[in-house]
Amino acid sequence: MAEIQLHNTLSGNLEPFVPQKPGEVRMYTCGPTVYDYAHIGNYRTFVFQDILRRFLKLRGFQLQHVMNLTDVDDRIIANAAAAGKNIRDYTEKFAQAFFDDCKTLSIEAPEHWIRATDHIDDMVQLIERLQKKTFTYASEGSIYYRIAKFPNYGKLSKIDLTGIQAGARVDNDRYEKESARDFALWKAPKPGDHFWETAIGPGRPGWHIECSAMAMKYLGETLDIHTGGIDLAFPHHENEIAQSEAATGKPFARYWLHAEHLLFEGEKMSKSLGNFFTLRDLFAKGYKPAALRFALASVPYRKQLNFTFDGLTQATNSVERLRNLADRLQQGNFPAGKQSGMIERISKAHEEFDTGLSDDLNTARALAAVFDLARDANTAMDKGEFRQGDVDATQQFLVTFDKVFAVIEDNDAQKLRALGYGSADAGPSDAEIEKLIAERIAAKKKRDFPTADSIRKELADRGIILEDAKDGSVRWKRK
RNA sequence: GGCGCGGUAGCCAAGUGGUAAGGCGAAGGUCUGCAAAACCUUUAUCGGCGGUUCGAUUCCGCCCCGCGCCUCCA
Repeated sequence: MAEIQLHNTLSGNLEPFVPQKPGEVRMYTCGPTVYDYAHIGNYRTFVFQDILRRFLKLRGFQLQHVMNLTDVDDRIIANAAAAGKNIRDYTEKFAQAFFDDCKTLSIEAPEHWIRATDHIDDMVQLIERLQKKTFTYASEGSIYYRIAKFPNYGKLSKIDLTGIQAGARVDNDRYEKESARDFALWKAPKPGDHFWETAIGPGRPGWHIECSAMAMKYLGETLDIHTGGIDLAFPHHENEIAQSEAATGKPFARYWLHAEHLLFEGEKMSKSLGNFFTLRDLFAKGYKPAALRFALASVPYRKQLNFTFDGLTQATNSVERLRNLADRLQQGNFPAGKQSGMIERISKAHEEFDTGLSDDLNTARALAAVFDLARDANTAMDKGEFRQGDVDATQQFLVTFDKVFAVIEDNDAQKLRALGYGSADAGPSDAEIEKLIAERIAAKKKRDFPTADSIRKELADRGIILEDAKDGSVRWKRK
């Protein structure tokens, strides 16, 4: 197996991945702020993280992966107040939608899915640690982090603080701060705001402190991997480093991995620009979960992904090709034994697949390995050189592939039904399909092709595709 | 302006100092009563200009273009 190399934002380079404890990976992921439905740009990052965790598991690592839900922030407080709800009730709906979406995209549940509001005490304790070390100062009931006291500030995002003047582009008029870049660890409540009564006073946590507190609580003071979208590198992750390392004196995370953005029509997809799609938007247009996952996963994570509907259609067809191969393996009758060339070919595919993913999760390379094998396997089948023993080996390879990519197994219809799509039109039952196929075979035997064709067309209109095999058998699939 | 990502066929996208993976699409074939699936063939000289080199898409320099971060943000 190839050595795993990951691009570390900290160094700006590809680095061999070696966890602190052999065989075990402690990983933290910044999850969504549950103030609204997440869009597919958000899921680009979550799919990347899923590919990463699945690949690490495939390579035998024991994972401790934590993902947080940010369920307290300015937007949530404002929206909840406007809706006349407490913040827990307000966020519950979007948290649930997020879980549903993850399931739909086959994003595995991390070992710990946690909420900020369940960890207020941990944050307070961390702030107290920082207070003792005088990394903080209070102002008008809020508590700020004093960046001037942390010389390494900027090491992740390579930001140069000299020249940043208070005022110009920095929103500093709401609170009194010593320096424009200082950020709030704890925010004093405004009238009517939701707040917590704590040892450090009434209020609510700043955004950054939650990740430091929760990551260290579950994973220890030094994580192996910390991931997120590229836009989080500054200021969020930079501030996490400042808080955590000031408190512990130890490196906070050893590998920082950032996913590039998904673009739509050449611009970053975002709520504020209004150019976003949710999963539900795409499903309503008839696109399938696996196709979206494929589209999001097929472009390596450090490359911006320009989302288009044409691209989604391409992904749909690519997935179809792999599923056709899987079906063909399952339904075919092959002579016993093995074809020596094929076995070698499959082991080469395994190797190339692993090499691709080991190269900083180069999914494009990994996919090429799969499609190469697909062609060779199909060719061998066409030539009659494929054996039953090859079926098993090929299937094993596809299973391995799907442990990471999770697109071959066809449970799209089921997933969509769970979300409330397509339940009205489940299509003809299996029994009905089999009956019509039998009628069509009978018609064909009588060389009554008009009847045979009309049955084919009737089924096609109802979303069922028939394929006649050379041996007279018929396979069908739902479109 | 600073920092970062990128500019490879109609579209998506790998990649290497020695004339460019893979997928989608398109065209033409094979197979087929038809169709589908599958297979075969065709479909690029790698943003521009210089330089280094026997040879550069790949190294160096300059330039052009797109996007992101520098403010909440996956």
